[in-house]
Parts: sequence; structure tokens; C-alpha cells
Amino acid sequence: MKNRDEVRTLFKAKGVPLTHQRLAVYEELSARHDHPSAESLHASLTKPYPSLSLATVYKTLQTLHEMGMVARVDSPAAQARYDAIVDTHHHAVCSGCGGIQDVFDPRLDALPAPKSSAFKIAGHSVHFHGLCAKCAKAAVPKPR
Amino acid sequence: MKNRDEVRTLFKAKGVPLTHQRLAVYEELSARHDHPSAESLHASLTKPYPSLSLATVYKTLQTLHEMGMVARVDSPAAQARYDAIVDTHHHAVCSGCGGIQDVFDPRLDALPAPKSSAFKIAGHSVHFHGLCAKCAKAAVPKPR
DNA sequence: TAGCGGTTGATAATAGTTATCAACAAGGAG
DNA sequence: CTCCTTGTTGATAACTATTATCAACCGCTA
Repeated sequence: MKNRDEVRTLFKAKGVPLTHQRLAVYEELSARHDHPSAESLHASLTKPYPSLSLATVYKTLQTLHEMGMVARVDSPAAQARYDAIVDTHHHAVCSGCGGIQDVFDPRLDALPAPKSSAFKIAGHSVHFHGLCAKCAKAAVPKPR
Repeated sequence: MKNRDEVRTLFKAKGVPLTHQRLAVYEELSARHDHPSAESLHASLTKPYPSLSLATVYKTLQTLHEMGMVARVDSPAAQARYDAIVDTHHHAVCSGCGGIQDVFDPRLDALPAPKSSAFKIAGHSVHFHGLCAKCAKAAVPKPR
């Protein structure tokens, strides 16, 4: 969580205009620890800023995400994807093409359980993210 | 991947009627390893079965998932959720209330990279799933 | 083979998100 | 401080993925 001056500096460094709306969204998100959705943030923010548009909250979260100031929980995949392999395995998701590869590695199947909290754990899965061979090649074109 | 008789037996054991559509969806999904979406499956299936409805594909995938014959990749969360904490950490998602708790544990931050494939890994995150203290105490929630 | 009850297909409805665009505000120059 | 330019906002429409509705239909048991 950053203070107002740090935020201002970050925006200036990236050349992104800092508006009241952007500051408000960032500060509200920083103050909450329940991983709110865009709509939930909008609901909180319309009390102090009744004219704030939901579309602006979406656009601002996208902007903040691109600046690396905000993280998305869950996958950004637009649609659910299915798998006939039910056995324990993990996935590598390509940020370029959205492709999903299976990862089988028994070392990932037994992870230390989070010690804190009274969370009753039923299982887990590991999501690697990066670039698949095809996209890695495309993203770094050969200089001519 | 199961053969046709094993599938028939599984359906009978659960008392779920086995229709042509259900068998076709399951066999198509088993034959593919690209983690297709419902729409992608429908596109493939309308060639041999031109009258197959997209809604049926959705309902069938749900049924197969409830039977434990099919897995969903990514999170079933309906909406994107955000987090102002950008540092490496992991999450525990409650299957009951959908709540998300942060999990900080350095042991999870360095995992063995998948050896196979030329995947260029940028990072990873671990999703635990289970029941939070509140939901574990309350009624048994139905997974969908 | 007949009949019951669950399933299908067509469509409408819904939820979440993004696109469009005129009015407006942020930030730099003067 | 004021003006100007450019990018942002807010209102709304559009869009995508998914689920609900419901009459006709088919799998399954007797």
C-alpha cells in the first residue's frame, strides 16, 4: 500500500494522468483486504463519489493492472475450460495465446499447507504463467 | 480416458441417464488435450451432430463435472477480483462462500519448474481450495 | 412395447465486461 | 493563472459467456 505522494510519483513516471477517480479506486482497493470485484468497489465508492461510473472502475482497474499496481486474483480467462483428466495435475497458461498445457510433477502435488487460519483445505492447484514456445518466439522477433 | 462400457457403468452407478449427447461430449473432450471451452466443443460436435445444442453442451459439462468425470481449469469464479498486494503471495478460495484469503508462505514462492516443454515461465501462483472456518461449520455447500 | 420422468433444443434472459462518443478535466506552455 | 491539447469520464449500448424456461422428445424400467 502506497501513500498519495508515492502514487503520484508512479503515475508521473509512467506518463499516465492521475485523476481523482484513479486515486479513489486505488485507495479504496488498498484499504480493503477482501479481494473485491469491480462492482463491489463501485458500490463502496459511490457513497463518497456518487457520480463515479462503473465503466470507469473497470477501466481504472485495467490501467492499474497494466501499471503493475494491482493484481488480478483468479484467471483472466474469459471462459471456463474443461479437462477430461481428473487426476491431480497442474497447468501452465500462456499469457500470449491463452493456451493451457498440462504439467505433471509429483513434487507439486504435496505442498506445505498454509499454517495460518482455520481453513479446511480440500486440495490445491498450481498455475504457472508465462509464454509457450510459439509465443516466446513470436514476442522476440529476430532483428534484421 | 474411459472406454464406452466404463462410461456406461459409471452413469448407471450414479443413476444418471446416459444419452447420445452426453457420450458424444465426453468422448470428444477425452480425445482433445487442449482444454477446450464449451463453445469449442460445440463447434467440433456439430459436424457429426448438427442438431446438438450449445445449451446441452453446457448442461452436460456441468453434469459430468458433478459426477467427477471432468475437471474445470481456472477458477469457477464468475467475476474477476482484484488485490492491491502485488508481492508474491497465494490464495485460499472457499468453495462455500467464494471468499478469498491471502496465503503468505515463502515455501510456496519457489517451486520446481515443470521440466517438460519449452514453456518460458514468468511466475506461478498456488490456489488452495476448501472451506473457510465459517462455511466448514455451516451447512455442507453443493459444488457446482 | 408402453409410460414416466428426466433431457434436449430453441430461445430468452442474465451477469460481467468492454466499446462508443460527446462533454470534460489534467497537465504543460505561455 | 489561463488557455490548449490530449486523454479520461460517464451514460449507455453492445457484446460474450452462461443459465433459465418450457414444450417436445427419448432413455430406461417394468
